Amino acid sequence: MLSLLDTATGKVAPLDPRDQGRISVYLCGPTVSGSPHLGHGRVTVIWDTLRRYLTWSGFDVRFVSNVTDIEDKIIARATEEGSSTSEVAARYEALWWETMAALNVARPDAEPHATAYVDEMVKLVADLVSTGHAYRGGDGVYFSTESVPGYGLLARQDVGTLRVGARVEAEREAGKRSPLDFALWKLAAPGEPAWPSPWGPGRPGWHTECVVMSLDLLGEGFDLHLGGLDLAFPHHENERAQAVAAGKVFARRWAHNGMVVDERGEKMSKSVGNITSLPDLVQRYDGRALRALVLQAHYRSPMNVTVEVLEQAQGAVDRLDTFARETRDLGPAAPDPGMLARFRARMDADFDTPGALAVVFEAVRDARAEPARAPALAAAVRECCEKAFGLRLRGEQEEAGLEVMALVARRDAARAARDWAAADSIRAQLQDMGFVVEDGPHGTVVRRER
RNA sequence: GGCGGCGUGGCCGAGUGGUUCAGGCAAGGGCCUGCAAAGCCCUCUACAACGGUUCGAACCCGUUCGCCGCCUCCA
Repeated sequence: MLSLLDTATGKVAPLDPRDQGRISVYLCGPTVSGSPHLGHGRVTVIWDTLRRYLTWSGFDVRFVSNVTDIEDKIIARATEEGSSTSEVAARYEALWWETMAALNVARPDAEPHATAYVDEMVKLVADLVSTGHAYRGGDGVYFSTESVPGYGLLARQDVGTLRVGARVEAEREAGKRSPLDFALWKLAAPGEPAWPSPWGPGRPGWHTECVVMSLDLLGEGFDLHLGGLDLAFPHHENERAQAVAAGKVFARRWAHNGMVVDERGEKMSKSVGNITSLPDLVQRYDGRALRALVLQAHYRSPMNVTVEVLEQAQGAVDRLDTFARETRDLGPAAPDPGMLARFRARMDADFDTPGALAVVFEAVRDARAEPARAPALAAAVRECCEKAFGLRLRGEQEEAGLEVMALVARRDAARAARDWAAADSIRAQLQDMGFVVEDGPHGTVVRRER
């Protein structure tokens, strides 16, 4: 069974599913107010990999990830553009899924939208108000963090020390009792999108949607709640607090991935402005290169994404492609059980994808050294890459146009006639056209340079 | 200030007491090849520093230095 570090306890422990054979997962998804950045690339790829690995391991995985389609930044953008929040949200959500597809990140089993859950959120807030866990402030309804025992679990700090670090100005915010309290319901300013509520027209606060949607779609005590490390506190803690206050059993386990950092080692952050566009990157590079890069870093470590490192990752992907090409004609074989076991052992040990990747490369090397084992090892490599890592290997002969095919035929003829000058000049021509040219056992083989 | 994490060779990055080596990328040399490409073989550059424990430490303990995260919107 896969072990992961549980943010709530700080310990690595095996998953212990609520229902045998099934694993329910909730991943905090995007706020669709702008283009996705590299950090989104990492969080989606790494947890998509977890999902694929668990599925491949035989679990029935239910994977839910939300879309926050109403939020202050979306309103700001709509105002700026003179369009509506739904237009802004729809546009960036489309860009989001398009980009995810380029990274081979599978769509979640459910993609709940905040705007579709407003009624349920109002119900939860009303419930929290009635039980004294929430109160009316000047511009909305706030959650009383101090009303929940153990608040601060995911920050691994107690309320007192968190309070010391909190911004003092927050204290003066409209009627908040504690700087740690957060908005459950924001009353609408004139012109802002609004939904009816007992406290007046407004919109839900960000921390409420995930509580309602995860419990609705996965049920109480779901197995795993995932997200970026920066969400552990306060976002996830605030979700947890609401669930606890409402008397619900919330996520049984929490796992958080490390941040993408810039060249200086500083976290990419919208407020710092050092973010790099994910759609741009996906256009310039093979999406698999970023995927490989994410896999080469342990999920909890900070990760740097630079041109140099991306190209190194591309080199690794190329090596796997070459192996897939070499072995495509070996015929079907059962995946090598020893290799699969080593791969799984790495993955199960706190999701050590870099270690698991090393097992894959060792199998590649072994397959070349021992041809008798090649079919089984090749099958295992393919299985691990495609089913667990979500890395599609390109083992097929690429489609080339008629002109290219003609050049290949002419080159083979020249080589057969030992006319090296002609053969070399045709090779140069093909290379200029952007192909890699190799002489295989059956003649010239071309493939498009990445 | 509180809490947490990290510092491994040119780059990325595993490894938690002991052997032959993580792995990938890059570099140099060789084999193969008509020449290449791919592949294979060999080589090179390590464990932040200082102490301690131990027969033995990258790995355990302590100290120091440096970097980062969270405590504020954020994946």
